[in-house]
Amino acid sequence: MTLKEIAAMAGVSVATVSYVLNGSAKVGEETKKKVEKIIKETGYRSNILAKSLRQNKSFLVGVIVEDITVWHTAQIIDGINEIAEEQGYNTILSNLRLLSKIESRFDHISDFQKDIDKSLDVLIGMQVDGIIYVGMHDRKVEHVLHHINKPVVYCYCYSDGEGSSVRYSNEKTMYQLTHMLIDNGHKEFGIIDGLANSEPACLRVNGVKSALNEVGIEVNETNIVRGNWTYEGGKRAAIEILSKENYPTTIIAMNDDMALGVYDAAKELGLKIPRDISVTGFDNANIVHHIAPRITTIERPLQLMGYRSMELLLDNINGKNYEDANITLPCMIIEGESIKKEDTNGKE
Amino acid sequence: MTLKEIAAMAGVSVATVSYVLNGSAKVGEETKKKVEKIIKETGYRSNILAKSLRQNKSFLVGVIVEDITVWHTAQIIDGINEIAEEQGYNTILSNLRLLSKIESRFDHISDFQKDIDKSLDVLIGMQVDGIIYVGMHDRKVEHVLHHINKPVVYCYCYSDGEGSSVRYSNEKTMYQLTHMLIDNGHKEFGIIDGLANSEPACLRVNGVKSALNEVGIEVNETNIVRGNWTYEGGKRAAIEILSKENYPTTIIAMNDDMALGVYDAAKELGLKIPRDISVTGFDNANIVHHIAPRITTIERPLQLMGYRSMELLLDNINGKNYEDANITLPCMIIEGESIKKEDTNGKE
DNA sequence: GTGAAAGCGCTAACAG
DNA sequence: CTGTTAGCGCTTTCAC
Repeated sequence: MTLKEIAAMAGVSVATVSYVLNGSAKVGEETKKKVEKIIKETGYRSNILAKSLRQNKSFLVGVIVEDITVWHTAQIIDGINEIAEEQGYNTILSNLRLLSKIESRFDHISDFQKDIDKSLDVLIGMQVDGIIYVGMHDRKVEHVLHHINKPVVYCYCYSDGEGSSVRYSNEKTMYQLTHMLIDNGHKEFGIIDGLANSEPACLRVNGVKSALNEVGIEVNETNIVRGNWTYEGGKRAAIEILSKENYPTTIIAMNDDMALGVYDAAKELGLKIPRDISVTGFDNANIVHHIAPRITTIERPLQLMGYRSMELLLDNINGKNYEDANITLPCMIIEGESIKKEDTNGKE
Repeated sequence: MTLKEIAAMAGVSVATVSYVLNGSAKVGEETKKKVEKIIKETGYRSNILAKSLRQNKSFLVGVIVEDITVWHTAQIIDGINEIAEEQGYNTILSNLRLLSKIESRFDHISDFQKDIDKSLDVLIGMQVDGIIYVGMHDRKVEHVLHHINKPVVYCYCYSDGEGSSVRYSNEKTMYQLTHMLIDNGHKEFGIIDGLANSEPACLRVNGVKSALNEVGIEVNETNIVRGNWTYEGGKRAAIEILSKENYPTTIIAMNDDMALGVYDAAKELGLKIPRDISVTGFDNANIVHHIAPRITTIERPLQLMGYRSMELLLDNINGKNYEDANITLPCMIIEGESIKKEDTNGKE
């Protein structure tokens, strides 16, 4: 079913049908009725390909995600979809599937570049109005998007010098969390760090340290142990820290998985949370709501990050803003029952 | 950058450039080299919109998902993407975002139909070659896809009479799990059911019952309690079952959340898993790997469901198969340490 | 081997 | 108010 056929059925020209469809010119009430009736009856749907081709505007945004099975990716896409729907844009998704690919050929980054180039060929070929690149880790991705002169926004990652970025705040969040702990009378801290080369881990630890510095608390370096982001690593690190004679009474883990490791370490060592030891995590993983006592943790603004990314992109597309912006959104502290509160915080 | 411009730069006709690009006719070696050089230099990317319009074939598949934030949706999309990539197809994603919408206007199903119709207008308008509809619950969805005469596959749901479907097996899986329990000497069962009107819950319970029937075990109806899919519900149900004088020694929960409820109920009642009570779940939620003893549970073949859906769709698109198929894929039993094994299963 | 030209379905001057 | 027509970028017959 095409415009031409509709026009023939209605006994008018294709232009008139187009006018009715788009309200782009004054059409007589009667003609309009007639055309609309036929459109409804036939279930006609305009060919967006032809329309976009003609108008040189697709109302299409390309979303490249490094891996859709990573938890945060779906949340971010959802945020993108929310505003896309509001503004009449559609998204074409390109899933690089890096997670499963990395397993088999870890060191061939160049292979992934080929995948990205292929994605880009498709997206640009589809005449997308702009591109959002969603990372699977919060890190710098450089020079991956070649030969584009369309607006680009990086989400959950960033790229120096090219395009805008939307991220969440690691350092400030941990700074605030640490101050909250300090305000509750906590004085002796252990830190369970992420992987050595992880930028977010580094920032989070910096946030903790800078809060502690402000109040003159020094963390013994032997109480900062890497847990490598995993449950097992967290448990091992916690045992190392808690086995000492004068172990710290508060352990700040850089994610929830490691915090759960602390839980089990504490159990094995006969320490009760939060009575003997306070613990905090990061991520607000689903699991934390199912474990008693609930972990005090950090929620990243994932859905909002998607929303803001798309907002930024659309502003750029529509010429409202040509400047690259680097947005860092605040996280939320989710209070559980895993930290000792001031009124009960005397030495027992 | 267009074909025409490339042609001008190379001093050949647009037809020749097209031939080089698609290998659709014999082109002189020298001409080919020249054209290819210019294509590479300019970073030319063919306009897929124009190509699809001309060929009346988009190599585009529409994926409508009821909600992308539901855990299984991302896995299924990943499976779809895997085979799409293999076969040179692209996907355009339409996220209905039902989860957040249902909160605000639960009873207006008609509103959602409007959303679906809008999605459909876009997808069909984009000239997709076929459509995959991914449900957020495993249930019947009827007459939601209007005015399409393209292949359709329903995934994680089904629709009587229209289109193919790909699902996982509820009944047979629970039948097998139950037999595994029986083989290990288990004789007294309690069941924690899902929601009353849930088809999967019903099928799962049927699977359990039919296995038990085969060996002549009857389940006391008072030992079948609804947990409504939630942790809290599961805990409540477990307390109800385990508080009896002669409580059953094996509890089959219809999902992992409820199974975790059983864990906490058991702890409160002073029962040890698996010594005093055996527990099984369903879903293989991430959380089960972080809780000791690991729950014996069921993994749904989510990624594969996506893969097979797309495979079915592409077969249909390419004329290899016009029959609607209804595929049910087997699940996998993930053995943990939450059930007592035969050799230790005597009464103590 | 290569090119000229028609046409996919649509929009947007322009004419009437 | 409505119709005619050029043309978006590409593929594909048909000629040469």
